[in-house]
Amino acid sequence: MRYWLMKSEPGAYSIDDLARDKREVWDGVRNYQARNYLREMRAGDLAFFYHSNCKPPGVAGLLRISKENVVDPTQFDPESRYFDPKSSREKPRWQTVEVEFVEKFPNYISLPQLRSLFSEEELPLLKRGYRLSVLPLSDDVAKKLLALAKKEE
DNA sequence: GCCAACGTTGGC
DNA sequence: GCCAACGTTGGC
Repeated sequence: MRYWLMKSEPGAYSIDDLARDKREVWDGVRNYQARNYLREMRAGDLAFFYHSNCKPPGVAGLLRISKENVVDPTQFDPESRYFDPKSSREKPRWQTVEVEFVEKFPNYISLPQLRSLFSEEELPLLKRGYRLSVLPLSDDVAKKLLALAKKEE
C-alpha cells in the first residue's frame, strides 16, 4: 500500500465536497508526470487531500483510491475545459483514478506547519515553484502526518 | 531540434 | 494582484 498527496483548489473541489459526494473521479489532470503517478495508483492506496491556492494552503483530510486506471471522461467532451482534441477513445491519453472519502482531519496541517516538520527532500511539495498536483509520499512522512492530523491538543 | 512566446500554477 | 517556475506550443 502506498501513500500519495493530491492537490485541489478548495474553491474548485474541497474535502467537504468529497465528504458530500463520497466518491468522485479525479478528473482534469493534464500533466504527464502527474498522470504517470495516477497510473501507478492501486485500489486501496491512501492519499492526503491538499488544499492549494487558499489561505492557508494545507492538508485537509484523507481519501482512498477506490478504482484504479480510470479513463478521464472529460478529455472527450468538447464542452469541458479539459477537452483534449488529440486524444481518442481508442487511444486515450489521460488516465486517472476514482477516490472515496475517508475523513476530514480534526487538525488541518497548514503549509507553514509542513515547512517546520519536513525538509524539501522529504516533501518536494515544499520546493519553490513545485507544481505537480499528484505526488507520492514516503511511509515515514505519511505516518507523521497522520499522527499529527489526529492528535488531540 | 532549438528556443522564444505564451499559459498555468500557486505561494505570497 | 504579482510574479517565479516551468510545461507546452509552434515557427524556423
